[in-house]
Amino acid sequence: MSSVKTPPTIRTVAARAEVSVATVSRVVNGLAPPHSPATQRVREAIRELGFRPNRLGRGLKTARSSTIGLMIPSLANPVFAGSVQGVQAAARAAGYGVLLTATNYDKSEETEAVETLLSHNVDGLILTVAKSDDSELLDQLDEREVAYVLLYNQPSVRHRAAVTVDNVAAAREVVELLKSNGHHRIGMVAGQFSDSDRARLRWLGYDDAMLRAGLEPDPVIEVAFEATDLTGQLRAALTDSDPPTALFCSTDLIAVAVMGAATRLGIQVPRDLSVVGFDGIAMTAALRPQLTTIVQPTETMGQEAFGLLAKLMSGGEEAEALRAPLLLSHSLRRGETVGPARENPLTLSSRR
Amino acid sequence: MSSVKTPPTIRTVAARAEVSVATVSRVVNGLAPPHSPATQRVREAIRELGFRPNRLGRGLKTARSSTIGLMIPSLANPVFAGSVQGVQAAARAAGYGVLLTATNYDKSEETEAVETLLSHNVDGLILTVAKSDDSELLDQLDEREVAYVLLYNQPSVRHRAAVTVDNVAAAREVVELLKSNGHHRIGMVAGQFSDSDRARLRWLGYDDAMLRAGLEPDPVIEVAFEATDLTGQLRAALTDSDPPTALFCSTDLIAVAVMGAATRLGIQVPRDLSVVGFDGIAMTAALRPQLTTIVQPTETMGQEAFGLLAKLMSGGEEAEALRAPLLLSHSLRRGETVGPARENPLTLSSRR
DNA sequence: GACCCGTAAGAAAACGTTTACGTGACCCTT
DNA sequence: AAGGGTCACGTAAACGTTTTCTTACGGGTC
Repeated sequence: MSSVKTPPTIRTVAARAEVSVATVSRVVNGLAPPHSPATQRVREAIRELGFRPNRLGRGLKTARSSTIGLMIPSLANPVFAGSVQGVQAAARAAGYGVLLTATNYDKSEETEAVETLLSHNVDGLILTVAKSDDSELLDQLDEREVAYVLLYNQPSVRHRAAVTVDNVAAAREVVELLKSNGHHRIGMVAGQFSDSDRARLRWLGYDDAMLRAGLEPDPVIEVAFEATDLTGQLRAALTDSDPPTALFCSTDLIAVAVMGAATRLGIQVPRDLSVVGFDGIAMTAALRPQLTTIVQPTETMGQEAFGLLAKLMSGGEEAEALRAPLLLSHSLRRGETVGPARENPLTLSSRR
Repeated sequence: MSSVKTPPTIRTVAARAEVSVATVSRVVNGLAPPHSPATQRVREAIRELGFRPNRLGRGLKTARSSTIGLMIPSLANPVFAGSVQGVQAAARAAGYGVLLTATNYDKSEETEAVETLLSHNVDGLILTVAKSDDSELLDQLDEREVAYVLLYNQPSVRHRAAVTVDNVAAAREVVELLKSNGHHRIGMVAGQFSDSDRARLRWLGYDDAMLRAGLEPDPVIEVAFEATDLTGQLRAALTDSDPPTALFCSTDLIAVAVMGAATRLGIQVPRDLSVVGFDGIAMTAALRPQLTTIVQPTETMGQEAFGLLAKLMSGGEEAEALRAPLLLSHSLRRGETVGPARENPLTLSSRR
């Protein structure tokens, strides 16, 4: 009954089944004749010994680790947690492991984090980066021929695989919604553009829709993603002589913070101020008032991202065709944070 | 100019620096004389080639992968996401990668998930399991001498490393709080005991505190963790002739669902019903009314878990002393969901 | 009955590292 | 000046697989 320190190797199995290691390998990989006596004995030996092939050995030989790397800005945002869930589920189903890392919205950590993932010999990457256009990091990956799929990023260049929603169109819808509720002074609160190209695209949609509607866009209020108390940053804008009657937030988390700040400033949502978010994280449906927001199919996005990556990793042929942004459809959840615009005597006259 | 398909190996470096592979290895691992000419040349070659040691090769030889496995019930619950964040951060700082997997509260998936993680040759595990006492899975890990640390689980046996809070004491505090607000009829809504020993411990604390206070505990209402609409399950209990004036929920997520159900049943929180949660997930502070709850130091718990695991993985000596539950301190967030008990004419008379 | 072919299984090399062991070179001691 | 000790570095085996190349065997065909 000595301690079973070392797990059985393919050699142990071979010895027990009285065959060569090659045969064992073939049985394990399903390349052996299914009913030959040797195969039977190997199967039995594997069962008896509880043998599991060592992925390091295999990986060393085959140069693949059945592991992918997943990099997101932060798990504190449920929208990313949701996509991780999706990626993880799809990966597991396909026999892949997922190596997770977070950058905490720090652009400078991205390169190092990816490098770390690569040093673990991942077969591919799923990334959410700050900027997906002219990114040195991504250029490098392209050059090194590393398989990767962007998630949430929406690159404008056409040769990058990505899974996201149409951020610009979604933002336009938000503006339409607010306008149809009688809002003219519509402001936008967004995460730092430098840390998120999504935020920028959503602003682009906002800006575009405003102009088309003949409304004057407000200068965007950029806030930190982790910020939880925005009272200070919003006081000026909201206590103006002619404050916005609606705020479009680039993120649900920001929308929640905005609502908190509004409360603290004595501003009622939606009576005095309408608020719209973006992401559709589950718990914002439990808020009172329930948040009106753009819902992304987070978990599905994660699954799709893995699916795409899987194709990219295996098929080298038609892979080129896959390197393009894949836009999944979003939806608008009509909550209770959008109300009719408050009358404003100055609406169409001089501003600021 | 030809495509750089294959990354440089230790041999490439050795050739370039005109030394043996052993020397390169020593330089990489800091075992070479720091200023010898050979070392210098190796350093230069590494830099020029962008060499990164292949972890598979290294892992195969050293039998360690600098990777740990992390298994949690679900990322949809921010409390787990928070701990993942903590684990990940600590692991990265220590040069470890984190392989993540979720069980979706499915006990039967646990074994398979752990097996998958182990097949990836992780050096250790951080686990949140359904039951941490008499668990076959954990017994097996013990026997195989796999290093692991439990997270959120609070085993009663003393030889298992774990990081958690004192669930029983925390639950007692909740009952005290409610009692001091005049509540006598205090019910409990919990996740399935079979899927969570924490839920069971919290109930234990509740039950104990109720009895000590001379109050009659209600039969617990067990609900599914993923349940989002509890209206049906709560209707009977809340529309009773003598309904509870307060509900202690084993989880913040459940508390949110309970509040939603209450609203739908026309019951106002906290006027008609006080609600207390457990976990302290950030967004419940943004709810109106703000949730009263027990706050766990989620991220710290993750970090501590990794720290413990690191010790377990390296030191074989004093490791025994580490195999015990580590209780971090929780706190009570007094939100707005607890109010004075509603007068109830039947309070002390016959029930049901 | 000779030949060829297909199939099953073994032998051995290779993947990229680490490390025990060996071999000089150099310096210090006496 | 000879011996011994230290140090820098090289040689080669080993880790657990996969896979190419052989070899052996059992039929089928003419």
